[in-house]
Amino acid sequence: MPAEQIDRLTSIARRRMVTANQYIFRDGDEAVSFAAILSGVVKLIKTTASGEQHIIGLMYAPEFLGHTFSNNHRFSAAAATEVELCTFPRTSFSRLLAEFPAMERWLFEFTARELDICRDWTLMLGRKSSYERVASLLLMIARRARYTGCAPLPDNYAQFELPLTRSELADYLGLTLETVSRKISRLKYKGVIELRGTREVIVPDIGVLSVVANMDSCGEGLTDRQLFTQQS
Amino acid sequence: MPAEQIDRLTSIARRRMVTANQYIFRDGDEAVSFAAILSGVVKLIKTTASGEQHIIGLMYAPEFLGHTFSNNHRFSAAAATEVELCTFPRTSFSRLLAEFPAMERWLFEFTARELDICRDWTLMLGRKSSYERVASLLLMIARRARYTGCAPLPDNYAQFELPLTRSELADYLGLTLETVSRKISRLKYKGVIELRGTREVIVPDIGVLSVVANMDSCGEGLTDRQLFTQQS
DNA sequence: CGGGATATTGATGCCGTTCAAAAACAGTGG
DNA sequence: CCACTGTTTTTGAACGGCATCAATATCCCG
Repeated sequence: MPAEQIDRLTSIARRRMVTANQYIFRDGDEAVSFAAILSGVVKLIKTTASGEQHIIGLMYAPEFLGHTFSNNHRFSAAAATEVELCTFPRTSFSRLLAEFPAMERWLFEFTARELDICRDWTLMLGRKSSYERVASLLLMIARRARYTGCAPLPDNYAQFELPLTRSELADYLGLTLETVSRKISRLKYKGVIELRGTREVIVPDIGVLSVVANMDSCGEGLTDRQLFTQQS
Repeated sequence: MPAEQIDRLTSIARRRMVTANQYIFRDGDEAVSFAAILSGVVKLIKTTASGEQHIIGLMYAPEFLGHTFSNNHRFSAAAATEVELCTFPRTSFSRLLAEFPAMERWLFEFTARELDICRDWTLMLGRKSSYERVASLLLMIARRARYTGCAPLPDNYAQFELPLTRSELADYLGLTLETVSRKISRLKYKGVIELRGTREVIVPDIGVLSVVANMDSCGEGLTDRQLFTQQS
């Protein structure tokens, strides 16, 4: 990015810290600013017609929050962990975009990628079993943690703190918290993951996790009843 | 849109007709062209790692097909009905975009809206019951049919031909074709929809359909067994 | 009318939910 | 450090919705 753009950006930027579980903006609010995530994890939350709230996405650094076009937010954003933001007043930011087409184009690409990710997720939610869904979500978090984590990690190994509670994981996946808990227990029993306490997750081999996430080999020849008298 | 842009666009445009069930492009193909849908309905189809194909979206006129950035398609597109396309060679089209920022911006907005729609759909698939899902899909198709249909329709009334088979509807919704069939039967029994033959759907009151689609009032006081000995 | 594809209907079983209880965890004050 | 309390997580048992397997019925088109 050319120096001039960076200068102009920093001239309108403001740093903002948000503590865990605090809202950044709410569904329906006027979109007064645009923000880049510098560190931490942000939950995207949608409020349905009937008033329930549901998690529809997670955003990590270095991604963006906010709509470029519509004047109101279409979902809420809340900090899942402590979050460090870099915010830009929306009007000034729009002006910059108009001035630097390359920047707008970059944002466009970012949005297009988001759309691809969302479509993949749709596919996932539609067809996968609960076991695969939990594995898929852990896989996604593990992969993103590898990028944002500072420690150089050996290949195929991941270790991270879950930014969500069981209840939130369940909500994201369209399951109940009990089911999520059972599937996590099963992943642990199978050796796919290890747990330190209840939030710290270790994935010894990401390849194994991704196999579990994609295919339907949950039972591996044995029915659940044969293993545990518990559902797969 | 200024006359110059339109001229330039038409100068590189080519008309293309596609018969029902014919592919327009395939997942992984090099993206050689960009297309506007002039009439008809297009299915977006994703191929999973395990090779199954699944419908992930429907596109109506006057929407767009094709990626502006990535060089390969991330999903397949096939005609659901007879489709009339207006195609543009991708390289010339990209050049035009660079030349007319307003056009690029318009496409950007379109993509952002697509993302919103996709997120709503994700929410839907995650939590709604089969009955609500079928109702939601019919509602979406009914609403879009109202726009594209030429006949001036009285408020709250819709009539349209389903562009998908039961099996395709089921695939889109992450259900089985049997379940979809049952739910459609139930919608008919409840008077929410009427059927002429098997594809032609009449929605006497779209408001009623949207109520069914959003809330969980499927039983309306009676369990299914009490009604039919059939599932909700 | 006939035959293949598509759609409806039926019966049964499994997966995820629901309701319920116990266990692990985190925070607080003694 | 430990007892105490509220919250989060795990585990258990039973129920219900959707899938699966199977049989009919209907549509479409020559």
